[in-house]
Amino acid sequence: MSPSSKSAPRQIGLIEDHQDYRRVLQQAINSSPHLICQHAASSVEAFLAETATIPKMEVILLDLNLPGVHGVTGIPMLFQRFPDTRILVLTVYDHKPVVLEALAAGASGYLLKADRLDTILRGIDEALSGGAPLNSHIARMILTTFNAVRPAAPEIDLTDREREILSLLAKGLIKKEIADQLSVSYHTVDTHVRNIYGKLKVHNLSGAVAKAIQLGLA
Amino acid sequence: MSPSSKSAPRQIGLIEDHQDYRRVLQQAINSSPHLICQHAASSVEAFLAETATIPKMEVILLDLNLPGVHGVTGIPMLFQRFPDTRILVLTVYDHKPVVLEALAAGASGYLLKADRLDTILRGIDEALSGGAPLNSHIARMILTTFNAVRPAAPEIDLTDREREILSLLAKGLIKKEIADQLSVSYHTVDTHVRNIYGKLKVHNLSGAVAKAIQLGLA
DNA sequence: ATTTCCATCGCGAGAACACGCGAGAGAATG
DNA sequence: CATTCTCTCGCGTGTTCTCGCGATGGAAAT
Repeated sequence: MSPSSKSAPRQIGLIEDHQDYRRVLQQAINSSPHLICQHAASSVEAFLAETATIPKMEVILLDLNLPGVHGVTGIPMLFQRFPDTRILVLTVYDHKPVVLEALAAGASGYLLKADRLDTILRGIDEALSGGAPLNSHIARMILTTFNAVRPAAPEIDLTDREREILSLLAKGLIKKEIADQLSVSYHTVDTHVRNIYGKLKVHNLSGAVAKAIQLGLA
Repeated sequence: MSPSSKSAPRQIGLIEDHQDYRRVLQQAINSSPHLICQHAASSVEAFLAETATIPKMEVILLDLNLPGVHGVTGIPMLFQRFPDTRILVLTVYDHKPVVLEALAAGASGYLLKADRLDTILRGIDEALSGGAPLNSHIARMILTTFNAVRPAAPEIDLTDREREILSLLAKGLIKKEIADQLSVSYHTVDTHVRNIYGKLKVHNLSGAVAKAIQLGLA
């Protein structure tokens, strides 16, 4: 985990508006022989200005509650400047929407300020080695929404034909177009759709399509 | 993180077929003052038999590559026996399908045998405190499939009202019902739906609903 | 051999939808 | 003050859907 590198130390960036915490973190990083933090700023804007001539930044620790540009908004900006960097969110926020937004924006990990310093340093190492350090409560949050997406399909057995028609409906085709595409009559498609209604317990196309997608049937 | 409990130690179960590793792990757990591992078996079946009279098991460490019932298959069996337990997968497997299957089955965390012993013990504590310990490479795997599900919404800006109507449509309501529920006229809903069609570039309800769900707008 | 399931096809009536072509009011922006 | 958005409402016409009530033939299962 802790590479006793004889090579050049890895460049770590730090964006955190709380001055004391920033200094402590920077010192902690710099006391790791294989890491170096030369650029620590209190906002995304300041960081980008400060690193205007710096070619490479391996990992960026990013607070979210920042003056000026919010952290989540800053993520794409940082990626534009450092396409290959790995961004680790380090904040006090642990509210689902924020977390998901940040991760969706491309963050490689999510640490909390409540975590111990060595946990954070380990997180940097993990990010450098291709991992995604997540605070375990954040991980749990992701797992639950992850499982919410696939709520263990409640045993709906559609026939192959029904599934096929359903997926064409999900593309926005109308029954007649589906009939043409499958080379069957409108009535046939209609019958299949009725059977689908029965199985999914809905009474119109949009409901069927919605349910099918949410259940992962189409 | 490390509760210096004066209360009874927490019951940890262990299912692992490699005898030496099992013994090492059991000793490690038992050397933690707040944890106790009295039941360690080499298969799911053996574990269930051995704990037939045990009422409670807070955390179960579960290997996947087991004789008899495979670990993933064993997860629901263990839950049936211990509904409130937290199952931590501890294995050498790090292949995506297996990982996702295990987590979808309800595992509360996923550790690798390559992890250090103290990482595993910390994982148990995290699970006890409601977290989901994930090896950082596993976490990364989940994040990537997570982001694959939501492919960075292509900048569709629907209004709040449009989103609201869309989500009602996704529940299978027809326009008239939505009008009633929102206390507006049918025509108003109709207009909103037309605007949605324009923005999503579709021409019927099912297409709109499908696109909305797939884009995570509803 | 009978039953069951699946895919196919047909008609008709009434409901729901798609869309063109309007309009007015209020809020926000410039 | 004009413009732009958003939400609101209205009518008419043609299209599409929903559903009741059928049917046939083939394949698989019992």
